[in-house]
Amino acid sequence: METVDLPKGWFKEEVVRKSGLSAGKTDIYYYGPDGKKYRSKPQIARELGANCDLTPFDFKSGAMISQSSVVRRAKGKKTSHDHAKGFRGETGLTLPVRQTASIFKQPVTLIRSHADSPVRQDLKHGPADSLPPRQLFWEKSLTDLQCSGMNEETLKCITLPSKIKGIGPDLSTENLLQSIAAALHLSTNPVVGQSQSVAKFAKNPTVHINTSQPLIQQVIITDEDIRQQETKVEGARKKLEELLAAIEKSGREKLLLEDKADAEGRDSLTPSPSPGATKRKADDLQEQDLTPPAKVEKKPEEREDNCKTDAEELSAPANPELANQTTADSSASGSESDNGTGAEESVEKATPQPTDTDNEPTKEINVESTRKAVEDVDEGSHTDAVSETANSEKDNTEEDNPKGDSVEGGSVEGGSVDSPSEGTGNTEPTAKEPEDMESSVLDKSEELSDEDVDEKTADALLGDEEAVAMDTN
Amino acid sequence: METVDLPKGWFKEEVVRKSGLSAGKTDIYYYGPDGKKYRSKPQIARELGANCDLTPFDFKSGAMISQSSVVRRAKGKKTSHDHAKGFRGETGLTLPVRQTASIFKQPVTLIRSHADSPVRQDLKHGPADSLPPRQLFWEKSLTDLQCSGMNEETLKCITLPSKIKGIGPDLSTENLLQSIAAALHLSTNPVVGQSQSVAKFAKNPTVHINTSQPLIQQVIITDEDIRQQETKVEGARKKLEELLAAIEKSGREKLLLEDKADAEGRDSLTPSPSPGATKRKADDLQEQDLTPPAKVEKKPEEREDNCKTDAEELSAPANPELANQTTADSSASGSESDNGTGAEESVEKATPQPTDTDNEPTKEINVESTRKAVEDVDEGSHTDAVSETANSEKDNTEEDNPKGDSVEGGSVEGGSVDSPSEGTGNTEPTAKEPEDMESSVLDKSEELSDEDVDEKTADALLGDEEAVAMDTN
DNA sequence: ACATCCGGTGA
DNA sequence: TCACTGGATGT
Repeated sequence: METVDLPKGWFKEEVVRKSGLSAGKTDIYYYGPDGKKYRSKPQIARELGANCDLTPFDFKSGAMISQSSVVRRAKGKKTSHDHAKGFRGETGLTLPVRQTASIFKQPVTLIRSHADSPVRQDLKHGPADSLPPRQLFWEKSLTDLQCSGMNEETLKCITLPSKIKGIGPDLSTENLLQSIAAALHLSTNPVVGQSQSVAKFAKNPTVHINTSQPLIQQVIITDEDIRQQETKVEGARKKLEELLAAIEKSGREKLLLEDKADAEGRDSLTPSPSPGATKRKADDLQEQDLTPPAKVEKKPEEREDNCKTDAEELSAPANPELANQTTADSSASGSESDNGTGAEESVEKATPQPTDTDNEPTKEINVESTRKAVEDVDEGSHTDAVSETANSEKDNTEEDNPKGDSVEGGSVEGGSVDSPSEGTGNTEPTAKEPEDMESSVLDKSEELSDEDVDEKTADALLGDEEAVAMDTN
Repeated sequence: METVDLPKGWFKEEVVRKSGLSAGKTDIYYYGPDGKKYRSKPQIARELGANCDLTPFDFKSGAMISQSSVVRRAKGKKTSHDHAKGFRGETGLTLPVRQTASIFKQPVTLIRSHADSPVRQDLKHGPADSLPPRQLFWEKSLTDLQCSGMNEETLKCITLPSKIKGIGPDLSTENLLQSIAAALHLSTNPVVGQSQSVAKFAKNPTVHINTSQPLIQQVIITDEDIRQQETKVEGARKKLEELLAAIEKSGREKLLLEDKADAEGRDSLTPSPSPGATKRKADDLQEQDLTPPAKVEKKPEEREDNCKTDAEELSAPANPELANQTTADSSASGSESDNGTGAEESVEKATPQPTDTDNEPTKEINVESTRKAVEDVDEGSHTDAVSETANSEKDNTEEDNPKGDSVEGGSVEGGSVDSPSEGTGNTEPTAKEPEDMESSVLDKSEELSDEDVDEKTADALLGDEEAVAMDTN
């Protein structure tokens, strides 16, 4: 019962065994906000889902133990895969594991109240970030990291919008994503890319690199970019809506069969006409591996509201994509579900306006858009599984995002792969102020539910959709 | 479950781990006579208490490992005291630690089913004992050993009867005792002393020494010796009886006070008149440090039977004394208490007849006489504490002899010290057969209860008693 | 050697 | 069902 530094609603109990061979031994239990009792660290980790690395959590004391020891323990494991499992460490060479939506949720953004050491602080870089110095191009060390699904299968790399271009030697798309993701995690400052001109940078990267920025050319997102993105989302929704309607007719007999098999506890969520079928299909779609290019026409239109809930999420993959961490309050805000206006809200939030439901320090690259909308609409049944199968035993009442949200190599949903080649040197020396940058938005799109998939049907539906690469040049 | 050489009631279990990373590993458990499970050596040591040094015990095999490694570990300790902690080993240079009354109790007599090695067997000595060869006069290495009580106080050395005389260079009484004790422990053969004449021995000890015998002249105990000893016991009892009677009168007012303080659970044992007082005094007496010489007149008399129970034990110290190990079954036989005829029995058993309640191979020097008698009379309340105090919280229902029984320097109860000087060369070449030797008895006397002591009173009682040195020459 | 985890057991 | 241990595995 000690008052340890536990998340709200959690408490710890110590029980001394009073008889038997093990009398005198003390057992430790934790109780979650729901009153559930946890008897061991692995148990907590299990119920929490795979998202959350409890390595630094000391079960006995209830505290997070110092990082250094974690790093020390980490050695002696097997593959490079281990990079991803490490906890945010002193070297910064291990990537953070998702901490949100967990019992021990912590804001994902690294916040350092003081420099690691007053001595070797900022030896060569500006005081923009107070991160410890790292090897130049250290991001290269992340090269062999890959994200994988629950079944160990390797997930495909996300596609970067053409606007985002690498800068530096031999950068793969994966590397770029890793670099960006790392920057988003490790820095509290705006992530804008290298502001030096490509030419200058190329001449002497070692000198001109800004180590607090990822290895991408400076990204400037205009209002036009945002409008375009919104348009894409709307278009995708429209498309989806139509497709769902089609499915509702053509696939009814089949669906009736399937519904019989797993229609438990999912009835109260769908206000749209012929709820069962529509809902069912939406779920199926989300399960799709979206690798086949999906191009969304840029034709903003009004849309009916009969295709909400999980369907909202599907629209996301058509957006420019970027891996990110959700903020700590994502699950909290997700609980305020209102079915009626959810769809419109999602569009609202995709706009450049700072999201005020988010307590996180506003990032230069805002990644909360459609995700939040989706959560608001129907929090009870979505999870950002990408190419996952078989998880339908029960409703997902918990945030359970095995990887989509995490930075372990970047969230991956399919789309056409634009190699950053057509880039014309974007050489404006735009050292914009953060206020300006707030209008820059990189939508994140990774929300998918994890219902059973009828892959055939889903493939058919998505076949005619295509990803639209933003083209702001 | 292998049949290791474990004490009775103990067994060992080997369990192979059948899953997990450590699958295939075998865990070893021990089970005590009570069924308790022990999972590690430290655990056993802990539950066993400080009495027992398990250093040489190999948990994995269940055997006692060779001393060499023990010796290696032992360095870095403090004093020569460490000798006493060693376990019976190959060198024989370390004394056995008390093994009785412990989980690992084993018959103290060393029984070797085979020679240590078929090669270096019996290089210079007869096959009498199959003990490994030792340095001549190795017993001298035991010189600095001392027995001490629970409170670390050094205990006085026992007094040897004049009949037992040292043989060899510079032997102190302590040394003689150690030598005798070691012989009793290490040999399965009769312990009779050096059969060579003193003169011959002195001329060339190295040649004439019999290494399987202690460094004492041959001891022959005749029927007359035994009769005399019996007489002494009787006399001492008579004396004690009278004294107790006197105390009962003179000390009544004081005793009443004391009885109030600690008269719990001890009422059922005393059939004599005015039980409380008599009993109380008997206990007090046993606690005495008997160092002041107690001479018992050799006047056999009939005695009344009103002074039994613990009082029996008191008579013992007047007997010729010799340290010994109790055998493993001492506690078992001790439980058959019969109050009525106990006193007479004790006398019976002091006679040369072999004690058949004892499963031990009969020793040349029988040391079970009065001890057993005393146990038969009242087993529930005696312990061989010598100069111990404050242990009156509860009845002693367990055999718990921290030192009296052990050979760690020999059991010590006071008495006059006869230096072995008057010895007239006992030159009979008596290579007696074991059957003959069975009539030789050295009474052991070490049973004392550990009740609180009123030393003043006890001193007064014993002041006029004197030890009678046997004089058989 | 001991800490930790978790299935089994009994109230 | 759940508190409590025993026993087994991990470190």
